[in-house]
Amino acid sequence: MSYKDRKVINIGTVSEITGLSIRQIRYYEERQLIFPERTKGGTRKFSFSDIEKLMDIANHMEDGLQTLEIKRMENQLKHRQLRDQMIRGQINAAFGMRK
Amino acid sequence: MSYKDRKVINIGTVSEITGLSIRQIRYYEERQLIFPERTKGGTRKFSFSDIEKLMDIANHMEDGLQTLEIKRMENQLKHRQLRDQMIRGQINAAFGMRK
DNA sequence: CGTGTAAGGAATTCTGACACG
DNA sequence: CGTGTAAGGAATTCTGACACG
Repeated sequence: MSYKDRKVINIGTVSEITGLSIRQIRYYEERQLIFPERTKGGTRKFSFSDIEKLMDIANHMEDGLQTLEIKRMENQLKHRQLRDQMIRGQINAAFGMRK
Repeated sequence: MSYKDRKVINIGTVSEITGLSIRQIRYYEERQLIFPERTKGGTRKFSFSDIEKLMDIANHMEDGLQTLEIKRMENQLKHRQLRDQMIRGQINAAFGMRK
């Protein structure tokens, strides 16, 4: 959609901005915490969203969390949001008569 | 300031997005129409703003303008905006008593 | 003037592996 | 488990120059 989500940044630049090592960034991709795109040549391309997510991951790692735990937390958050959204939908269907 | 102005994109990616050749992009830099940053290693880094400017330049080039003419137009626009802003400032100083 | 291209070299990134813990 | 590193190779980028027009 916006600039924030366009995958255009090389791993070296991401490393500089986040302060994470290239090795760390690659590892978090391996653990499926981030999903960069690739050029035809195979070099990774990240978005600003990815960078924000990496900063988040870095914080969690500092707290002593494992990559798998971080992933679980994300999924839980996602599920909770989805559930709340559906509940709101039900409420609207039952009572929401305003245009 | 925002994502739009952070210089983080490699020339190859800029070329892909804009449809311009790498040669063309380097030339427009040489003519001082764009101002990418450099890494310590010397590779160019562009922002989304640079990309937008390049699309603009490409349109002007299609119209048969020379790089120098494009640069002049930009300067004229900048000067006009500055002038208008100063005029508005004068008006406010003379009549603007609202907080 | 604006752009393509071949040339040679340097910076950047990639993967798979070993190490340590 | 998470991360550093040396290894070898491939993709990316850089500059200065010649060409064409």
